[in-house]
Amino acid sequence: MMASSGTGPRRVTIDDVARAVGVSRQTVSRALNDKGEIEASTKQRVLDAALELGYRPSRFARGLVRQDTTSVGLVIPDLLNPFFTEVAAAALEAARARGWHVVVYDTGDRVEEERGTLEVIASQVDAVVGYLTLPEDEIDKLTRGLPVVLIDREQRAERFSAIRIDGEAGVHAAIRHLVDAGHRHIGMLDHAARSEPSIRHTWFDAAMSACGLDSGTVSRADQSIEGGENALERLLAEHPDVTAVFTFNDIIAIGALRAARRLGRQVPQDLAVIGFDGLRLGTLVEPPLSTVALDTRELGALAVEEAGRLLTRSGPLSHDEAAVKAELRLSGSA
Amino acid sequence: MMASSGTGPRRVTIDDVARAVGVSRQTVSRALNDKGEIEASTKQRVLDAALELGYRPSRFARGLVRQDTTSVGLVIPDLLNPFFTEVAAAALEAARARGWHVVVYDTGDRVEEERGTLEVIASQVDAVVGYLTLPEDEIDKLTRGLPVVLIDREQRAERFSAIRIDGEAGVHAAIRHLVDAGHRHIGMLDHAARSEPSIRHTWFDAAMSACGLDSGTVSRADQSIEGGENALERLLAEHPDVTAVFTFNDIIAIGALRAARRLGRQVPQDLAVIGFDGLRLGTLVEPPLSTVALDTRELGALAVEEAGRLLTRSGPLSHDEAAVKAELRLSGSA
DNA sequence: TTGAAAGCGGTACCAA
DNA sequence: TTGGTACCGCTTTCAA
Repeated sequence: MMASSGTGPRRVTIDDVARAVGVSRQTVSRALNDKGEIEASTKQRVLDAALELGYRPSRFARGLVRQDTTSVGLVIPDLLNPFFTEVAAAALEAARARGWHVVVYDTGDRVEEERGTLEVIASQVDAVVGYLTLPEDEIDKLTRGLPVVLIDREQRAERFSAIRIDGEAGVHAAIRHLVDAGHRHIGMLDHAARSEPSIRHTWFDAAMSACGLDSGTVSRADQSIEGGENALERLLAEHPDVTAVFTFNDIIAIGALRAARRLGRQVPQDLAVIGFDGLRLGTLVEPPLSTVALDTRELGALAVEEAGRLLTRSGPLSHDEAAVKAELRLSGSA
Repeated sequence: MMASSGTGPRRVTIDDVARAVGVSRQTVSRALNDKGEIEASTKQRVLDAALELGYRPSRFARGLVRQDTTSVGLVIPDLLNPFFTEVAAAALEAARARGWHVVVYDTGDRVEEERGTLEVIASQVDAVVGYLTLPEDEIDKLTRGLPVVLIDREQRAERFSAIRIDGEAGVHAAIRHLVDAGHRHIGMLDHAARSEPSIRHTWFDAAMSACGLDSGTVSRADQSIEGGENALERLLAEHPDVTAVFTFNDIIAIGALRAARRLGRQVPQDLAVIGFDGLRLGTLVEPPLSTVALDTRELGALAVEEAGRLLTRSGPLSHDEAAVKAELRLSGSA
């Protein structure tokens, strides 16, 4: 006989177990939760019956009554992008330290998926941490008061907490380094996704003029290795005199490295490359990548920390605390 | 004034909102869930009050009554290990397609963390998918009837569903390829974590003898790039005549590539290297890695599929279906 | 040691 | 359009 409402067999409840053993449900509860106040033999009979019947307590019922367990949603555009892999790993680690559960959502770089995720997430988690691209008012509408921590939101976040990446000094140091090495024609591979130039681009421009150079030539790259390859090829085709490039991130930089090799340009002799992020991956390529590096573990940890503060209403991080610094880390490519 | 039981302010319930507006809780529920049967003005008043009071519905209470939403736990040893990154991304994608939520646990390669995770997971998810290292009876004890799908469990899983990696033919093809290229002294870098040789090692031995060669020399490597570097150095120090190596996985192979470069051995001329897994990362290194490749997306998808079958009791995948084939993919390194 | 009853915070079904 | 009531499945008092 099938039971109930279409969604497969009715679930086995604590009452079923109690009935089978001929005890009350409290007794079952005691047995299952290793409370004392129960005779060993009774406990064993309950446990046996529970196993027999395939009983498993409802997490909702349990969660409803003992209000512990907090879980946060982690929303990222693409887990296979090493930057987000590192951030996710860091967030998982920080959450584990607090005994939190992390529900991960990979939106696959699609806005509709981000929207869909936010729509459904409110009923699943106590707070959201994420790299979100939707406008703030839309996020607000979808999350309805759920604590939200934005990661690396370039536009100043007005209504939400955010962990910023402060790479201004790092980028300045990077350009200064290139200039000191004699480079005069420095290009940038910015990322193409957004309509306006990135903040990193702004930092680049400022650093260039601080070094007395005209603003460099810029090519836009998809956030992928192929994107970096294509962008560098375009840049060099139009401006063959460029001898150094700064890139929006390490992924693009690695693409640039590959393109340079293909074009027969030796790095760093013929072309110097400096990335941004400081990914582990950058240490594996040849030559190892010079980059404006940030501590992704700290980034993830801060985001989780801030979520915790919002949850306990213990006051958000200060503007300065809510940022990770990115600093120049020289290696083989520049 | 602080309220109640130490765990911060008492939560705002639907009754609080109802009271504030002067309606019943059902009316509040209707307003919040966009049901019809409510006057627009009433709805607005409710929504305003809810926002005002900072009301957010309890996911437990809601989940308790409408028994939809399934969530699975994904347990992996190390998200930063690219193999698991790919598997996780694949699992997330497959889960998203079904509207499932995925709670991710990174045990950091520590058994105690794996145990702790399993202990707590039963009350959080409807099923577990994971790369688990604990013995089956212990997993059984900790998960107590929760559907469990093991990924790439080398020992034949008796009590649990598992998705296997079938690389026997692929490894055979790899060794055959090396032999055809003239290699006679072929080594293997197996992984060091477990006490017994891996199945991949077994395949290697079988392939070697099928090619009429004595079983190759083996060095054991930690599952990391450094591990691969060290292991290759040891192997070549003891057996300088080795001209080709097969490795437990791509990570170790990439380490081997780096060590070879450092030792002044040209790849593939002086040393041929073939990995296992077919990671995206392998295409980025120089030379690009030849490898016995499997489809990690399929691996993740199958695991989720199997979890779904267990959940709906619709019969597990057959032994053949529950495996992904790994096949030789030649590239620059061999 | 065991059981009865009262919630936990919602939604669904009915009657008003 | 609204409200009353039962109930989802479990744990926590409090009596027995």
